Parts: sequence; structure tokens; C-alpha cells
Amino acid sequence: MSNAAQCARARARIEVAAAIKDEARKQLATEGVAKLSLRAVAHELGMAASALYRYFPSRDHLLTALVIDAHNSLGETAEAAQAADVGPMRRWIIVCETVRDWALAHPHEYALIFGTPRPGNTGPDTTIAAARTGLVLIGVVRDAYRSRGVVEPPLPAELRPDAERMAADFAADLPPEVVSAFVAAWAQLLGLVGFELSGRFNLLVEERETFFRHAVSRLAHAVGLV
Amino acid sequence: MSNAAQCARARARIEVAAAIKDEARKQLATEGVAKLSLRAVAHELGMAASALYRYFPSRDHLLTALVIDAHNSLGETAEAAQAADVGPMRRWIIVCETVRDWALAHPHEYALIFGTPRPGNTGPDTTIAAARTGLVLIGVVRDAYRSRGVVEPPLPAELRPDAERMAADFAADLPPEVVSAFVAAWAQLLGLVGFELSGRFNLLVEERETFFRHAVSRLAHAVGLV
DNA sequence: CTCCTTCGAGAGCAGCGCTCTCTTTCGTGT
DNA sequence: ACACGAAAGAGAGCGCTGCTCTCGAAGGAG
Repeated sequence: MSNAAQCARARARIEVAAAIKDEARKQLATEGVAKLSLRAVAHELGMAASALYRYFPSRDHLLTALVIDAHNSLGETAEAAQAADVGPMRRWIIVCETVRDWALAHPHEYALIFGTPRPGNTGPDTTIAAARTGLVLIGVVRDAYRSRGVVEPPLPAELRPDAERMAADFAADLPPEVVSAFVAAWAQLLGLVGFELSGRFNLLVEERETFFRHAVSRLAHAVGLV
Repeated sequence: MSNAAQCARARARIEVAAAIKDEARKQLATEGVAKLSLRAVAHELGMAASALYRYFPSRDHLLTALVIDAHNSLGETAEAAQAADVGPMRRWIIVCETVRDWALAHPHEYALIFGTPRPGNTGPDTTIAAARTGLVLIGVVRDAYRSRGVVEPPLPAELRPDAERMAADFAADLPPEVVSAFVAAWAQLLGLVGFELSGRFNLLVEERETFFRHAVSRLAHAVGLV
């Protein structure tokens, strides 16, 4: 088979798959994941519903593809924001706000990746993409640590083995105290964003951006940033 | 109409509605909210699917009833735990752990009330029930404040109006600094629980209970508890 | 030019939420 | 005691869903 020809076929395939994902993303953004229907996507693309299964073996596989794309989209945004030429503390806040902004701009996609987990969506591809944004934040902490901008938070003895393993896994140059505190901070950051996205700040907090910035700045202190 | 007779009818109605909710809860616990089907519930109860609509006008109304029940169940559990005769700091941790334990015991119900919000589920009944558990925690903070066990956390000037309004709404006796910090802590607590429930601690944190206790104890400090 | 893989279309299945209609049940006012 | 009317259950059916199967039309590979 000719390489160019095969590339033509493969490219067409990739393009159609991308069009399906785009249309699915559009419906996801407007109606939410529950209302995303393969038939509607196919109809909007002018093709039979059954033809869709040539590209995604099931609705769940399509959703998984959207999950990975969403993780990468958020990750890319965070990576771009991380490049700001300011101190670690301000960069921590900037990246956190970027996560919040992305979530507010793509609420249904955020819910898809950080909301109620869909069973059986724990492939390795998903896991790698999911780590991307967290790695950006830990990069900020690393920079702070290198410039002596971190004081180690307390760590119960019982948590030290876990913390050392985590540090070895993805932040070998950071003290386990910081890595453990970071994981907690990451979970709490998602809690803040999810809270706002769920509308639980309605009638409660008006100045949500300031509230968020203040909260994540205290979170930075909890991780050890000064 | 005779009172006793009417009560008999009304009681039967309530009992059937409760049976429907119980069966729905059972299916919710085993299969998750997506797989909860009115037809299956009706079949399990030996009645026609259409008869179910005499009790709940739609699947969404049934889910809303389950949401309110779940909020009250969690709230009751928290209230019971809150009665422990120990200092505020330990009680804060105990209540937080109770929330976590309830979530681990009823993951799908927890996801139903604190996961991705289902659109149009913001009735006043829901809001009242949803506040119940939070009010338990704020009661702990109140006790701490009364026994001079609280140092006011920092509060940006821009957040003061919000904080004062929140304090006036549900904690008039507490300083706005504490109330504002509490709302953030509540969101972050749900973040920690949601993180564990989503399986994001897998291969990361082994000692989850200790990790959680340490995190919420630091959260208590962030609210001002000493 | 033929073969064989790939792709699209259509019919169809089982399930879903929900509505409508018909029948039965049962408490109530006369 | 009897007829009336509200309430409850049953069943058929509508339009939708994800998904499978089969068949015909392309389009590179030999």
C-alpha cells in the first residue's frame, strides 16, 4: 500500500472522528452529558447513527475520548498560564484561577472529568491526561522549593511512607511533607471549583473570584509556599 | 369524610411512596443513578410502570425525593456524631470523618447530592435539607468560639460584605472572618471526600483515613479552631 | 481488472420515560 | 343502603435511546 494513500484514508478517518467529537462536545456543552445522544450527533453530521460505531465502539468510548481531550485542554491552558514570569506564590494563584476559569467556561466538560465518575473509565490514557494539570501546579511548587520559598508543612509519621512513595513517583526532588500537603491541596482546590460550579455559592458568596483567590492563596500556604 | 378513614388512605399512600423510594434507593446503591429505571422499580414492586406516576410525577421528582432523604440521612448522622462530649477541635474532626464515612457507605447517594448537579433540582426543600450537615459543623465552630477557642482568620476587605451577610444569615453570633473561612473549608471538605470517592487516591494514598483526618484538622486551623 | 477491506445506510431489538385510556376499588353524601 | 365520584392500578402505545446485524457501495492492493 502506498504511504500517501494510506495517509489519505487515515487522515479522512481522523477527520471524521474529530468531527464526531466536535459535534459531541457541542451537544455536551449545551445540554450536558445526559442529553448527549449518538443519534443526534450522527443526524447533525448528516450520517446514519450506525455509521458512528465505525469510529467509536460505544457511547462510553466516545465519552472517554472527550474526557481525555478535556483533560488535555485544561492541562494546556494551565501550562500556558504557568509560564507567567512572576514569583511562585503568584503563579500558584494564577494557575488555580486558570483552572477555575476553564471550569466556568466549560462546566459540562469539567463535570465530565471531575464530577461523578462514570464506572469503568479508568484507562491508562485517561490517567496520564488527568495528571497533566496537577503536574503544572507541582512544577510551581518545585520552583518555589528551589528558590527556598517553601517551609515544610507538618506530616504525621503514619503518612510518611505514602508521602515518600508519592514523592518518588512524580516529585522526587521535593520533600515528602510538601508532596503530601500538595495532594490534599489539589483535592481541596477541586472542591472549591466544584462548589461554585454546582451553584452552592448562590445567595452565599457574591465576590466569587476574590473568594476563590483568597482561598487558594491560603491553600498555597498550607502546601508550604511563602 | 371520616378522619380515620382518610388517614388510612393517606397512610397507604405514604407507605407505597416509601416502598418506591426504598426500592429506588436499592437500585441506586447497586447500579448508580444512571441505571435507576422507573420500570425496573415498578417491576420489582410488582406493579405496572404507569402506576408509579400516581406517586411521583416524573423520574426527576423521585430523584429529588431521594436527594432530600439523602441530605437528611447525612444530616442526622452528623448531628448524632456532633453530640460527642469532647473539645471542639476533636468534634470538628469527628463530624468530618462522619461525613466521609457516610459517603464511603453510600457512594451513589453522596454522588447524587454532592456530585454533578442535575439541572432544575434547586427547590427550597432541597436547599433546607442540604444545609443541615453544614449547620452541624458550624455549630461546632460556634461552641469553639464561645469557649474562646477560635482565632479569627484573615479576611480581605472585599469579602467583608459577603462574610457579614453570611454571618447574619446563619451564624449571627460568629465573626464574619470565621464564617467566610468556614464556607471555604466546607467546600474543601467536600473536595477531599469527592476525591477519595472518585478513586483519585488509588495508587497514591494508602492511609486514607489518616490522610483525611490530618487534612481536616488543618482545615479546622484554617477556620480558626485552635 | 479483480479481490478484499473499509465505510455508510437501513431495519430492527430491547429498553427507557412518559401519556392516555379503561377498569376496578373504595370512601362519602344522600 | 345505594349511587356517585375521586383515587389507584393495568395495559397499550409514542418517541426516544444505545446498539447489532445485514446489505450494498466505494476504493486502494495485487
